[in-house]
Amino acid sequence: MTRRTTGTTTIQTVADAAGVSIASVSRVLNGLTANEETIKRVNDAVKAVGYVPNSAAKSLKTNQTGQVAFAMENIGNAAYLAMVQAIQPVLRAGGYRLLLHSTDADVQDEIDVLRSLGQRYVDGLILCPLRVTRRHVAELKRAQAPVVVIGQLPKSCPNDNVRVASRPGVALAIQHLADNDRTRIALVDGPVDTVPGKARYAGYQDGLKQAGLEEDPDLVLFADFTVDGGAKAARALLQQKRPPDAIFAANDLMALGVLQAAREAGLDVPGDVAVVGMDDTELAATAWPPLTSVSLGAQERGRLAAELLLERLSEPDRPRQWVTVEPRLVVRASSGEAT
Amino acid sequence: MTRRTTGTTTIQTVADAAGVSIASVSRVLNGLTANEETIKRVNDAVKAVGYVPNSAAKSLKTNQTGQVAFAMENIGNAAYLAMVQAIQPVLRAGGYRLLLHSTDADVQDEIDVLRSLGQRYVDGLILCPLRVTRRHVAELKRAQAPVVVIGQLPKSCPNDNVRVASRPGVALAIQHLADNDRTRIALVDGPVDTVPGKARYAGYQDGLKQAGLEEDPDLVLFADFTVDGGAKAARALLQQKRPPDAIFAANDLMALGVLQAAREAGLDVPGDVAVVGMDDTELAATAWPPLTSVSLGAQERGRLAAELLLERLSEPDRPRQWVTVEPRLVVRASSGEAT
DNA sequence: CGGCATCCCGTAAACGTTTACGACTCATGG
DNA sequence: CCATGAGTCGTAAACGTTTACGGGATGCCG
Repeated sequence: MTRRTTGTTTIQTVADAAGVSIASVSRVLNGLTANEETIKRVNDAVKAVGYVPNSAAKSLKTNQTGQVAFAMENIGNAAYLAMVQAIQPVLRAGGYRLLLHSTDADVQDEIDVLRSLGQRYVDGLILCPLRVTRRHVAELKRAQAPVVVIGQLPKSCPNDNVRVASRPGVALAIQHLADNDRTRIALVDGPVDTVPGKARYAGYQDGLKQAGLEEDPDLVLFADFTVDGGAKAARALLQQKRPPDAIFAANDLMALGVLQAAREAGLDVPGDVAVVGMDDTELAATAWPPLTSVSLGAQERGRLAAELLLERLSEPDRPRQWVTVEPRLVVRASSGEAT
Repeated sequence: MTRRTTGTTTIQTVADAAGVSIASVSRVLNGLTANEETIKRVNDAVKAVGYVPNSAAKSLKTNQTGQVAFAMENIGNAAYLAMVQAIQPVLRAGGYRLLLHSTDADVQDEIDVLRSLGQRYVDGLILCPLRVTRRHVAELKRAQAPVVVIGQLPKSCPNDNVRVASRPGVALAIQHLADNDRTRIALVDGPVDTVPGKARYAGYQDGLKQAGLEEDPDLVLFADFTVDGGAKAARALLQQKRPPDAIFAANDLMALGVLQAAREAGLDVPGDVAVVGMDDTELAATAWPPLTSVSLGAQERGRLAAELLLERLSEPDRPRQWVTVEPRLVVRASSGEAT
């Protein structure tokens, strides 16, 4: 005896309309073995009653959601945005939907996301943490779903990982400035207690050393990763008695702030002071003068992370993958010749 | 007799550990009536076994997913990005997760998203369509979940709606240019077969009329909403025998392209030609010269749409809401005095 | 004609929750 | 002492799928 059909159209509705059992409907829908005749009747019935499978029920049985989450600090940041843009098409091609988590750089929030994987509302997670604490590591180890981490990661973490060598990337920029005869090269860095902030400072020191330049503590300032942060820092730098002839900003946003401060001070870029940014976002190309910037391959990292995740999902026991993306210096007008 | 506990920790695991029935566990977890003693034992058990409720099972019973989707053309567009940034915190505060759909301006994709609401993987949808076809209307009417539409919508659609009067917004800009003694004001519009494209053209005509200027067909070009599109169109405009002394671009991206073309042609902005953009994105403020732009309140629209959706979700039968956001002219240097 | 393999299909159980219903305890009041 | 009601709790059904299992046709071969 067939179950009574309720208000919502379920697989049972289809079964009744096609005159077959719900098992047959399910089989046809999932492309399993079935008679030509039944296939046709089921497909017709599906159309006729306008059936759409309920994803919650499907998830409950199959333990798969067809969803993947991406957690980052703030999607307003162009670097993360580039990642999202790269991640989306890969996931979609793999039949997954994309969920977004903005953590606002709140460590607790990142941890919560990791914890909530136990709810099984996603099949996997791409996580892009600003800093990796001991709690991160602990949660990563016991995560209930595959997690791909974008960024530096301790070797003890069992997760797939995509990283970029930002430190040599900074050095690349410093070297480039030195090659153009800049000798007082300043650094406008982000917060020093973040992983990127630390790496950039180290790269700055590397670059100076390679170029045979001395580090001048007056030329290193820390701000936050915003236009205003960059502008404030640059104003301070440019007012010094011995101002820099080049400024490397840890971020395109900050570099824009630097450009702004230079204009205010009546300085020509690159004539009086060269400026180089980092991330090579859309902003760099459209700035004036067009901004030389170190590309950290955000798009590429996003794409790779998504691909790694999909591969892991289809093959859970494969060995852990680590991928490194190479930084690339994109030279534009802002780092041209001095006058 | 209690059911055998399987590998995964379910509500049954908790029940066994606490020595109560699964019904009691569920009641405690959902804050329903229960004895102090039981509450404590359940909570302890939850901690002890590390229980996290399975969201698929919950969804299946309650018919709620705790998820909301936002579908737009392409998150790379700063206007949509601003919406996402505004939507996210509202949803999160309401306890919802955010799902992202990039439709790439593919009408079929938008329709598919609407259709897929039948799968019930989200409780509601915020849709930001580029154009609204007859099929859109049809699907909107039979949508299986509440949909809030951002953008122009026929009155026949039963959906909540947030719109912006972009047409008077454009007129505002034209008026502003005319007030500054510009007489040959060009329009670089987006595709004319899109809703925004049409509205901007109409607003352009309105503005000219208000200012007592004649429309010159040579001064109206259509391109796509990109930097390159704007640059190409501007090059064509500036090479004419009677070039414009002002250019309104339908979009900040296109306006950046216009700025670029003006620089290539050795023209001063705003001395030789004034430029005004639209959307007032981050790009406008950081451009050089800083770009005058018409704000269409993307953030505000996003926030309002999210709020409308949450209200609709908690009160499904409330009357349909229509909200209009007022455009605002943000004057910066690019539309200053002519020389 | 019997035995056996093959092909389809239907029955029913299971996934992990929520919740209606009824049962039980205990206190209260007539 | 019984009836009533309030406060808790457990049993079991239900949500809409997928899938293991077995049974009924059918065809083929010995």
